Amino acid sequence: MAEVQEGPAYKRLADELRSQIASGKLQVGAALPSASKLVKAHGVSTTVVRDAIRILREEGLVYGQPGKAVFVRATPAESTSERLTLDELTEGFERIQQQLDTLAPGAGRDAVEELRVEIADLRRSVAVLQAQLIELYGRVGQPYPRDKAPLKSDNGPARPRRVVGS
Amino acid sequence: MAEVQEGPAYKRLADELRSQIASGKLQVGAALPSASKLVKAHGVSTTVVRDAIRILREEGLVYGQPGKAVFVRATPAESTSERLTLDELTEGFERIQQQLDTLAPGAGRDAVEELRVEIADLRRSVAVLQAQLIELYGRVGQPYPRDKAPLKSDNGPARPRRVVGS
DNA sequence: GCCCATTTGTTCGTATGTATA
DNA sequence: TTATACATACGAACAAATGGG
Repeated sequence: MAEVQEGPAYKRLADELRSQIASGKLQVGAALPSASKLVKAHGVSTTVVRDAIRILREEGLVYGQPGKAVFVRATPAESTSERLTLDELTEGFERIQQQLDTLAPGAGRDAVEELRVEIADLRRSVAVLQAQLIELYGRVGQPYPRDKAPLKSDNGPARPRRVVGS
Repeated sequence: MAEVQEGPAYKRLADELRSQIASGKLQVGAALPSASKLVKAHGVSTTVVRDAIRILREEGLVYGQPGKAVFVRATPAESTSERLTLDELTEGFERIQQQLDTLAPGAGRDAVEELRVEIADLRRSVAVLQAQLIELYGRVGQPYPRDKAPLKSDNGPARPRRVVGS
């Protein structure tokens, strides 16, 4: 397996980093090599590194902290094994709604802080959902629709999809 | 003074284009202005345009055809609300945002502002997940598994299914 | 069939702002 | 203060696809 793999460089880099996370070479909580190091190590531009990190972040696998580093948040296996979070999302949303009700103008920072924790939790749930989605795509045969086909005949059918009235 | 709207330029451009799609100014099937035209029209760099288009593509709103153009694939309404449970969450996030608006002067404004940004981000994520889920399940012909077996150590159902009745 | 301009998608290099240490 | 790091932004270039001449 010597020659050039197929696909854009940023996808290949994302695949490689994802594999390293899955294999444990990059453990959860650990920091990825800095962007400049990745540029040197892989002989690519900042754009390639940037897009690769972006993919992983959108998959919920890593998160960046300005001034510090990009850290591993979870492995793909962990994400997919954490189970369906749609109901958890709903529950979390309801908790926020309730806390917001009790957050009267006089209420101080404690309530706001609690709210922030809840939102962080929700964000994680979204990330998990995303990871599950990725696995689902793989199971159906297609990788992940970053480069998406039209999937729709050219003629806009103008399906007036009546939706929930506001 | 009186300039910076708030947030990165590429997100603002994505928001503007999304609004134009929603309002019908950019209809389904129509082509977006070319990247170079968007650069000139908005006075931004190619990077900003690129990232904005990328967001819309990941939301399932547009798709690009090299050599031709980027075409509108669906409206946010079509892509976002299509009888899925997630659309209730989307509406919920909107309500929370409104409540945060009316709540601002009371408690620490910075904290509240931060929360608002977080929620906006969450909403975007949910929108992306919705579009992808809809497309995926439509492709395999399966209905979306709303009620899934727990399989977690969570035996306690007691799940208040409703989402914040209005 | 062949050139050529346009467009998307990708890649390169650099610069700036802000956060961390 | 200095140095590093992420996130964003700028400008330029190239390949591949499309379509017109």
